[in-house]
Amino acid sequence: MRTSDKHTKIIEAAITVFARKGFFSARISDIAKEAQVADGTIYLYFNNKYDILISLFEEEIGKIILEVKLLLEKETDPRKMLHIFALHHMQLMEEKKELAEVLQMELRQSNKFMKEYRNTKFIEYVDVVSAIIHKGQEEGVFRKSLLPGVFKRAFFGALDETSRLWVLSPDHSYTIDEAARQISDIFISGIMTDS
Amino acid sequence: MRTSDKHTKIIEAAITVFARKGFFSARISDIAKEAQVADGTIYLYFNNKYDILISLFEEEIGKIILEVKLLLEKETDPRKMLHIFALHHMQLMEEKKELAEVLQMELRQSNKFMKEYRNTKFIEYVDVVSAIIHKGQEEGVFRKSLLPGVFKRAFFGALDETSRLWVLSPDHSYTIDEAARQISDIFISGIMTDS
DNA sequence: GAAAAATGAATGAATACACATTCATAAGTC
DNA sequence: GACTTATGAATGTGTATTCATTCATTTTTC
Repeated sequence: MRTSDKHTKIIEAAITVFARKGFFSARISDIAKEAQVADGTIYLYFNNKYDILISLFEEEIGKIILEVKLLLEKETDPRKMLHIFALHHMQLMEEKKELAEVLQMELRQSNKFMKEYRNTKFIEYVDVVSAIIHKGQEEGVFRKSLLPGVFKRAFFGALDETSRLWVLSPDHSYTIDEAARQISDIFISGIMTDS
Repeated sequence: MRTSDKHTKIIEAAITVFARKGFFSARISDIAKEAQVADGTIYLYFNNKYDILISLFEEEIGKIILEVKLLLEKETDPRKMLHIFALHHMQLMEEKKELAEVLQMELRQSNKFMKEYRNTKFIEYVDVVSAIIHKGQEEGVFRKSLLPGVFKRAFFGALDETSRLWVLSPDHSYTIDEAARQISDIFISGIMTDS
């Protein structure tokens, strides 16, 4: 048993501090204070500052993938599956705003300062979308001309940017659920008036 | 006249260095070396490291807005306008990979470490999209139920994420123009098989 | 079961180093 | 030779990381 689970406590503190200040501006002493732990204690659980960030990515994205795959198991209609993915992603970003900020900001530029680190977990997550598209094409529900590699990025990008700004901005003229619905509708049916 | 335009030389060097290392890992001495200028010279043209980044944002996004607005002037069909925006954005990211990386990575988290800085130029850019949607709704071409505030973010996010990964990854099974076409098609017509 | 010994988790002050910024000096320009 | 522009070594600050020490808990001994 991890004694009183300091590992988790530090990860959670790091999420809060990285969200507030960004990885580089965050000080180890900030994280230590937030976790109610001495600076040195952090080095009993992590090798260095980067290691905290990587552990955070792996563990948290791992959880997200498990969750969404579980939800998708119950559904077979590719259209509904896309909506489930959208809704789950957006709700998650809303529920865990701090985690959302860290993933959206730091994850993307992590390859800049950590040369060796390949974020396979993140790729695995986005590939859930391309699997849905592939299934839809097999079943003749989605156009065969769609490039799943383009679609997964476009769909993920749309969700991520929308939730990112929703979390940032204070005025909410629409709910997260509405936004998720709009986005999956746009992607599934387009935006033209029915004719 | 800015003497031999060192200002521009430094901005261009900064784009290269920030793209390679990210803002925080980039050293002033790296930028100076890239610009073939002494470290101290940079402080004759900019107040500090942050100031280089802000100037870079303002000047480069300013140029992009002018360009795309000029292109859009010639077109009145909102569907075609969306495609023009998409294509221009993607082509730009391809032509100026380094600038693309800096804008995509650093712009988004700039509000973290520069508390006071509000990026109005960026908002202005994305609002070009919501203006197109609004026009399309007025003309009855786009559904009235669309929320322009959601759409602009989703559309921009889709373009940005797709071009981001296209620039990053070495294998290109599709061209930038194909990707732009796919994305505007998806948004305009959806992904369902024609029935 | 009380006292002694061993353990290792936790601490936080001290260290070491990287790097943004300054400024005395030099080079260029008219 | 006065003024502008450029240089790059020196300075100072901030903070990641280390490590000698503390102390609560567990194990051993009688």
